[in-house]
Amino acid sequence: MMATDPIERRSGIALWRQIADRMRQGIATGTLAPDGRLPPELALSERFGVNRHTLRSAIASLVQEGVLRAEQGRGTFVTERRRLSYPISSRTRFSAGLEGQARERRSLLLSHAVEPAEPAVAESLGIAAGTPVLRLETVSEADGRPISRATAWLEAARFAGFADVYAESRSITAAFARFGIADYLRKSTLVTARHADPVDLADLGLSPGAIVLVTVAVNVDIEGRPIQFSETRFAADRVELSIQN
Amino acid sequence: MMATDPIERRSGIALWRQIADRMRQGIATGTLAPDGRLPPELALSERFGVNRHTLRSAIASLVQEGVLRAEQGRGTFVTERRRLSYPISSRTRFSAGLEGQARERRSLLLSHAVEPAEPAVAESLGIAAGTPVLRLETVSEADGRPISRATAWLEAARFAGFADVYAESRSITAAFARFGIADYLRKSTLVTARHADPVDLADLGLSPGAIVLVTVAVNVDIEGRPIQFSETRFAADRVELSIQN
DNA sequence: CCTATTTGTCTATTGTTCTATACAATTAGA
DNA sequence: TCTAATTGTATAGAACAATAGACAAATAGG
Repeated sequence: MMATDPIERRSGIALWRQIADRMRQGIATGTLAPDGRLPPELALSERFGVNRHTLRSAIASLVQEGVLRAEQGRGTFVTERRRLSYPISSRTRFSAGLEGQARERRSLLLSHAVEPAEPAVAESLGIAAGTPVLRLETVSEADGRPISRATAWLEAARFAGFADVYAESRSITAAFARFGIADYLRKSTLVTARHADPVDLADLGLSPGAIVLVTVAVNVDIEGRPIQFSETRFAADRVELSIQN
Repeated sequence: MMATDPIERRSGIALWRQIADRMRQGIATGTLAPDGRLPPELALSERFGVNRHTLRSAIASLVQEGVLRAEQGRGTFVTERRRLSYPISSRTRFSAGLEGQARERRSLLLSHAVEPAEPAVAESLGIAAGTPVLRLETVSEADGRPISRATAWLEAARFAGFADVYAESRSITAAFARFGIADYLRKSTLVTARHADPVDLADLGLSPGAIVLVTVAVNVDIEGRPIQFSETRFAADRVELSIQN
């Protein structure tokens, strides 16, 4: 199966990268190294139908990513790291959602700015286009690994000074509480996937060609008024989205 | 912004492919060709910092995909095709979900087989591992374009002959109805994303490096008993998942 | 301590991708 | 009808990816 599938040549994707992608997949599903040890390079190169050096390039990139660990004379081993499951429901919260899956969860404010609302943002927040909105750029980590990169918009007039409160508390939920919003709900979530762009690549510490899961969501207060519009990019090989019905 | 982001070299992904990915993205968000006409090749090649021929390769692949249309002497134009929005809720249905977004929706049964349940399948269906299950391999299309590729498992004893009924009616909902299940609910959905494997590439008519959104779901009858376990691969550039809370 | 197995390094060759330059063909507009 | 702008084609060289073969270095096991 994995052995017989031919690798596509001159497809614009280097063989070593195609192999790296398939090895990452095989490792995740446990079909490639059930015991945590990779087959020898020579065996793998024959299985994929490429030269040993090409296969070594694939391994090198997975070592770089932290998925594998090579030891001269011994073999190449999988560095175990399970995918986090991020729950999406009407009560989606970053920190609470990952509780029990990671010891340490935190969010970092990268930057913030007040700007006129783009049409899409304005519509989601239920305000007129051009109304000043606060834009927050954040990164969330679990156990020191970047998990997601978010851009959030809030109405500037209603949430003046929100950025400072957020930077200090490092929690959206806590910051909202300071603005009199004890509870909030997720109204809608849109999920797409795409290749990570150079910015996400850098902020999430991914390698080129990596995939991000993108969620576009609207949060509303208990009266149903939109308070936050956000686009979050999750590193697809570190997170899965768990939808609660 | 898109102008200043440098393209990554020797990343294992050909420059023309990286540029094609970013152009597809830019076209989808409307930042690259707001009026439906692409900037001239020379301007774009300078913007991306590559040779005109490299940029032409990117355009050629997007023309091949049907995203662009080039006309000598006039320019290169976007062939409008919006992304379908696939709703996921407790009442997820393929055909009904895409109503109003595509004139024609249909599913095709590629193959089916009865086999012993793998542990993961068994657990989700609430049966013992090894119990015979019916596996269905299907492709769903909207207006003739492949949208998703699914693998579904049902308990073989309870749904004997299901495959024939499904092949004939071309609808899971209709087939369930014939087995006395007038209504069913989606219990859970897990969403991940990865590169399309060679099989999905072929079945969905994608080009190498394409991304698939993967949903793993369990459907239950009105009494809450699991009746179907499925893994669906959506072409990420044709579909977005819309989560209803 | 020796041997087989495995990963690491080196050099050379071939094929593919990207660049550079030039010019042809088509279209739109003055 | 002429010109400018644009896409299409051709050719050659430079940079990069993949193959091939040989051997070094570390490890595990008899």
